[in-house]
Amino acid sequence: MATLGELERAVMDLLWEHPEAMTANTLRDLLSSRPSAADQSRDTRPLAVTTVLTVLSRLEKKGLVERERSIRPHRYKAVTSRADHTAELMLEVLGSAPDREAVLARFIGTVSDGEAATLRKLLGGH
Amino acid sequence: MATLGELERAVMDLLWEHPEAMTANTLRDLLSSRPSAADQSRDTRPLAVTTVLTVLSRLEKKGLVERERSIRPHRYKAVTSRADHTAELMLEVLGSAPDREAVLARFIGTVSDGEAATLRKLLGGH
DNA sequence: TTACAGTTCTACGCCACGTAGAACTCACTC
DNA sequence: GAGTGAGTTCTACGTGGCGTAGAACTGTAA
Repeated sequence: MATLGELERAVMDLLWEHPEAMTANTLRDLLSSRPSAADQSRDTRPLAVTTVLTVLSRLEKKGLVERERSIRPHRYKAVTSRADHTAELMLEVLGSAPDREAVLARFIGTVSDGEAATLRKLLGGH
Repeated sequence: MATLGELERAVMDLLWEHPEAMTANTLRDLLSSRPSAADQSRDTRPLAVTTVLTVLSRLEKKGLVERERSIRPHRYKAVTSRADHTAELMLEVLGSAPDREAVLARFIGTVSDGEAATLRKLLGGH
């Protein structure tokens, strides 16, 4: 499926964290104050609206974003929740492994105690 | 870290499945019979050795492959096991999630019964 | 009917990756 | 010790994804 670029990722994060009333312009504003990963001497000029729109279109094409075209400032929203998306990515990575159980073993070895407890609960008894 | 291309992935798979005696040439031969993902009317000509070497160098730079330069046909081997590598990728995906437990919940919901049992065992009782 | 916010189209630069030729090097052979 | 050939390094080209945005178009509100 999809590996996202840095900006695409930032846009998705915003859509996930502020699911309401998202227009390209709002996103632009929010993004302009983003703590960029590589913000060494970062250009602080806000992104152009077209930039955000391009990214949104690409995300739409990838099936991650949906937009309402009926209203005029289009509304953009994420198709899936971040948790779902992340879980899907993890499954995608795992899926191609012929040695799934070995992978799971290593994976499990790294989660925190609290998370392990949660997992135990989720896996149910018996 | 690393998303691998199609050929890079194929090379890593070979190194993982045939850990012994790996030279660029051997890899080239093995790769030439690979069932390529997009093998619609695929070019069947074997890869050039230099192609494989380039890929190996890139994988070395990425830290996924190690080579012995002391012997003449250099020997190439994967630095980590595939299971370790896959688990690392999964952790990388999970790591950036602020809602780890929700992700884990969805993730757990999809593994097979057998794997769930394995996981339960791995998580240890109490 | 005009003016402006919002949208689409097009494009440029960069970098990763698949691909490989050209040139170089090292270990044998005579 | 010069030759030769397998193996290695250097360099590079084409493609495609992504960050970025101008130019041109459109729809709504005044």
